Amino acid sequence: MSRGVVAHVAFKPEPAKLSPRGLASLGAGSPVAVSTLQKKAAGETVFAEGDEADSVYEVVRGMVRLYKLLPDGRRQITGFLSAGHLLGLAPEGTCVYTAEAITEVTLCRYKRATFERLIDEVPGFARRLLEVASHELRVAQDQMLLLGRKAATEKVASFLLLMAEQQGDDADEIDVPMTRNDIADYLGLTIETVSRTLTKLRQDGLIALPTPARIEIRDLDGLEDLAVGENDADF
Amino acid sequence: MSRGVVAHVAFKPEPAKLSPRGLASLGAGSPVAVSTLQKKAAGETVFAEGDEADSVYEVVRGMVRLYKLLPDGRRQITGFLSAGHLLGLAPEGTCVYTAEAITEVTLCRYKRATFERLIDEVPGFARRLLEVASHELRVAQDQMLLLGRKAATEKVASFLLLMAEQQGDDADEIDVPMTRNDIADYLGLTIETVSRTLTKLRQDGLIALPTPARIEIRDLDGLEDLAVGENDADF
DNA sequence: CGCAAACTTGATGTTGCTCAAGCTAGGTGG
DNA sequence: CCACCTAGCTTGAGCAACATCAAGTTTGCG
Repeated sequence: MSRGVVAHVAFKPEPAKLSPRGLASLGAGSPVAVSTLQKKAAGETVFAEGDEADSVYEVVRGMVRLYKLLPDGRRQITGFLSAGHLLGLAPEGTCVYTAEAITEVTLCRYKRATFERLIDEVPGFARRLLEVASHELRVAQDQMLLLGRKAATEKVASFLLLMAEQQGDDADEIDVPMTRNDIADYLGLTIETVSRTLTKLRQDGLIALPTPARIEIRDLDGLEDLAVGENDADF
Repeated sequence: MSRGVVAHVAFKPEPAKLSPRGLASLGAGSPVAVSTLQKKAAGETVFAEGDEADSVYEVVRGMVRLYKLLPDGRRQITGFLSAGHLLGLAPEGTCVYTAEAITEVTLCRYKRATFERLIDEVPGFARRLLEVASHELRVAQDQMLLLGRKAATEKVASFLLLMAEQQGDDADEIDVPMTRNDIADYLGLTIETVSRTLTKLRQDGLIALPTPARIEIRDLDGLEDLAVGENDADF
């Protein structure tokens, strides 16, 4: 893991799949936007549930998983964050979830104090953050619908579409850096059910599985129907 | 449903179960804080999924449910909002969920334009909103853990504790204004399972059910253990 | 090439859903 | 004032979806 202090002025603008994306563009132009770039190897922890929330991070490269645990070890992954996403935007003292690198990850770290100064001093910054938070909230609500009311096939189909969207639309071959275990803990399923469901989708010609870590979407419309329960073979 | 334009300066401060609570206190002191008070009867819709998000509301009295639907009618309730909570904090054009009154409800409505002016003009307002949004996000993540990884009994116990907390701690008798159907759609269960689970908790002496709409908590510690899966009767 | 981690597949089990009756309470009209 | 009526709640029996347990298989790395 390497570190280096850099004057952080602006990233190249990301393709912005998510509407309000990236912090850099917000701070751009402000002389106070100073941050620390850091790298984490796959599997490393960025921060853990219960840690003091003293920094805000932006994912620059790679993918991060956020999760919560129950005392007996059951895990719920609440999100997979790719480049441009913010972590640790919790103004209440401590982190309420754990963040771990899935792949090798580059992060841009803002000290909380610096970050709060930005909020107060840079016009429009707080507002932009509010947009980011609201967007996260929207995504969280979709996920609640998925977890509470969707069947296994619908969950997996939704997941595939989400990944496809996150990796630039119209990319029919998607990269799956997380394990089946991660997917299961994200969808509220077991690893076996995820595996079986993917096999079923492959057999039905909706996807192809060149390797476990790559999934090709062969029938986008079919998946989209499945994802919201529009299973036409019902009657 | 009655309406009236009022100069909205400040509510009496709420007991603040949720740390960042209520908008009124934020706008207080600002001459631009003008809002509309309105009432909704039980069952009425405040706004629906897909509506233009042109207002922000604060619940002044009563309880509101937020939910999302799947095409075939499956419903996921994403939250029950009581006095002091904000609705419609979505900066992206349209509402992504429906809000309905559970009881008779009094709402304080802010036009979006007014609201955004507040954000820009009142120092600290945006920041406070950010805190509110972050808190909502935290709650949403807890709910994801519940929906994805908790068993029926754990879900119901968690729900009871949540309601107890929302109604002033240490109130051992809690008011349940929502139907079993609402509870089921909040917990990702069926109405029958909710009913059976409550019966089981009553038989085990953890709660009492004087009427379906009131639940008395008889063993708080027991419920807290259940809620996180600390079921000691495991071996 | 060998090893470990990840993934797939199969057989069996259990939780919670579905379908189907009853029950209860609150509101309305006779 | 009481009886009905309906919406909501409870309870039961059977079943299906998904979990669990248990092998195998593949993959990628040293």
